[in-house]
Amino acid sequence: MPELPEVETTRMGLLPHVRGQRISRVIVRDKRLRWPIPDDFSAQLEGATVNDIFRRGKYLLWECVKKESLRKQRPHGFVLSHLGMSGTLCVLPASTPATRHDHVDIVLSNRLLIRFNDPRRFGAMLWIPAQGTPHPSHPLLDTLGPEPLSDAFTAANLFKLSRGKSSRGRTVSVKEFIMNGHVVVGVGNIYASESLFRAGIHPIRAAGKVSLTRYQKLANAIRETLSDAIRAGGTSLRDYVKTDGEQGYFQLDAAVYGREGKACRTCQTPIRLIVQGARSTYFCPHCQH
DNA sequence: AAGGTAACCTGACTGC
DNA sequence: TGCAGTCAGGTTACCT
Repeated sequence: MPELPEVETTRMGLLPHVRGQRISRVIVRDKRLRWPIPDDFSAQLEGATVNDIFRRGKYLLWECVKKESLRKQRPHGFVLSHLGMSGTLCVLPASTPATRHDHVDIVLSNRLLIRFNDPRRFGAMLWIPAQGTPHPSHPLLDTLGPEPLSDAFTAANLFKLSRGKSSRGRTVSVKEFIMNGHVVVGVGNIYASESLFRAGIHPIRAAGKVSLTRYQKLANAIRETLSDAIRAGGTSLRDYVKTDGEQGYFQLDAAVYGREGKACRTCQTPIRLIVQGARSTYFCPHCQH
């Protein structure tokens, strides 16, 4: 399910229940996720306190401290979590019985637990020991592109990347280009279609043939699409305890995604569905060029 | 460097 | 009702 807005909504939902709480116990029922949960995962976490949760792309980083790490004035380490295609993290009373696909419980001192459920097991739950640096370094994080909602994400940067090394520019479609996490993080299959519609750009167009002016529109469209979705998801946070974290998603009012054959909200032309890189793309053949 | 493809999984839905 | 086939919101690894 989760693209950047869903991950951010999850982060904001977890934070008030988790911040400052001590982890009393960690239960790993199935370590077979995208990568195996490390054997020392529980041992590293138990007795630690969660200071904060940060988001980088679709990853969440849980900053954990322990007494001995505080003496060295640095965190003990970070939980690196990813929801994959079907993962959820939810807040539950610690006594809640586990059901199918409940792979990990993080039990807190406030009698709540954070439960990771993931039917397809494409998600991840890893441990990054603190290094000397303030921010954690990890192969999965180090090569990521800029955050779309930060100043580091600019049209000039998109344009430059799209031209690549060869003189004709990159031939990959602009839709697949913006879904590449090394170009910009957090734009998944739904928001890629939605952003291109908002920018009036045809999804098949080669990334290397999109002008700087149109990348300006696209960068703005991505920012607006993601911010709107976060705002919509945020409205469901009040009831985050006991929820599955999916409420925000269902509030999404898509302009094109999932609307094949339905009238474009701008021009009434039927929305079209094509396949790019084995993923569905929805667009309006009249509004997007 | 950049492009194409396979791989990791389960569940829901469609059509016969 | 059952079974085969298809699709699903992500990402890395590997081979040209």
